[in-house]
Amino acid sequence: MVLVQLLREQKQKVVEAYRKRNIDAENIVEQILEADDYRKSNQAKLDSLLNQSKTIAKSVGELFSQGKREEANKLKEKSTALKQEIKDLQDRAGSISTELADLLYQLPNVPHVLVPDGKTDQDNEEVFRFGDIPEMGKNALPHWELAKKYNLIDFETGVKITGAGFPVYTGNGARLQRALIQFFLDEAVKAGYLEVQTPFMVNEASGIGTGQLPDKEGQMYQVPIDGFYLIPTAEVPVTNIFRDTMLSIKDLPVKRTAYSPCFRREAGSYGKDVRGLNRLHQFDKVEIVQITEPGLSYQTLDEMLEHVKSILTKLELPYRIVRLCGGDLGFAAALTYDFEVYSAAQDKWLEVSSVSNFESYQSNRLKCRYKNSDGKTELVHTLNGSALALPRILASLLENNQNENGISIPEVLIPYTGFHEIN
RNA sequence: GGAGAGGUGGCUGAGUGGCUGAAAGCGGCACCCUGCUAAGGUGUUAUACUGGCAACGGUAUCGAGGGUUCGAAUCCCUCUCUCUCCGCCA
Repeated sequence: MVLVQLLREQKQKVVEAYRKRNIDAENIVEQILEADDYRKSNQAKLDSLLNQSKTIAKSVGELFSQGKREEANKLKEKSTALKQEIKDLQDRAGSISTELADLLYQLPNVPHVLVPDGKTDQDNEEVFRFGDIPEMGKNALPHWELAKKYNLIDFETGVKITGAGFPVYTGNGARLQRALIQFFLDEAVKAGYLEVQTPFMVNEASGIGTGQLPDKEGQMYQVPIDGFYLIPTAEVPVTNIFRDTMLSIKDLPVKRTAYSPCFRREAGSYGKDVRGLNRLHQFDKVEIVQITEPGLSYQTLDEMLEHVKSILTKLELPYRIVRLCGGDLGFAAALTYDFEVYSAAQDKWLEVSSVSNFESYQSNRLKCRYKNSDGKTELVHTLNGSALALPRILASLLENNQNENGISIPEVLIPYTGFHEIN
């Protein structure tokens, strides 16, 4: 969450920045500052009463040990009189801090200066493009038909087993998927990320730490009997490794990568955008996460972009990078770049990666800090990105590489698949 | 799932109602001393919120939450986690 201190010191600037998200934050910021002031003054009163009560209690003890029972009893009464007042102030302190937290949870991250104005993904700003858009003949098939033709994916059986959005990959389809995972992990490890395998279910505290909770529980599958949530991305367990930790400067940057299945309820989506692999309830992804000193996080963001670029280039897929506009920017992010690959038969761009800098928004919730070079405790910056999400990569691989004989596999994947063509 | 034991500062570990934010040891840091295999001495060493220019204060925190009491690490209740044994099991 946003630091109250920042709101206090740079209120106008922050409110101005929020306009990029098309929200007028003036009111809520004001409420937060008021609540925080109230919290402080309430706490000051409480502290002084507690101080009195403690002092009295101490004296009572001394009087008893000196055998002055009557005086002691008199003092006891005095302390008893304070009790109710203390309790009231404590109750109030509790409700104020809940109220303050509720307000802070409503406030998304402050957008970075580079974030363009805009409302929808139409307003995102293209900043880079690689590769030529392939010219496909009229006979080009969309990936769901290719998947059927070559027995790569069985959508119907997935529906039977679970429901729509849970495909069954078979034969070379399964093999190709596994090859991609392996390839992505190898690339990440080569780039200095430590591979980790984490739980695929998380508890509530972890959901809050990375910002999925308390607002967006509807987007996650839940296991109510145990109070767990299926992860929507490996970002959640991987980042939460560092919840409530104090890092040393020599630990930084922390670089982690993880493969995981991702589970998303994605309520309300429909139509041709969800056909085939375009939008699933369960899909695979390799995620990269970095934790850095605040001064270096944007440099790190660039490094992560370069990493994703190199993977897509090796896969020989045409792609572009867009900078998300304020309206499209995720709740916890300060700046996000999406990677979109071109899917030839569908004739559209598909998002395959989202790389974000969360600055201290997550670390503030996570209580992930480090001691800086002056020995002062400071919140770290967290970043993460997909490298990459599988299904749409698969979709565009199938579509872009189809020919009369079958589907050719990019050079770099052949050692992983063991075959160079699907037919 | 059943039974039992236990969660104290970076670590080990004392502490069963007040003088304990917490002994002692280890580790860390600072200074001092000493040229024989690096040891000794002294001091210091938690976090958060908060007041103050500062010096220096206040409050909270001994797994979490509630309760008893003038006063709780210490007593009571609930929850949670860890360990041991049994059961089950990839």
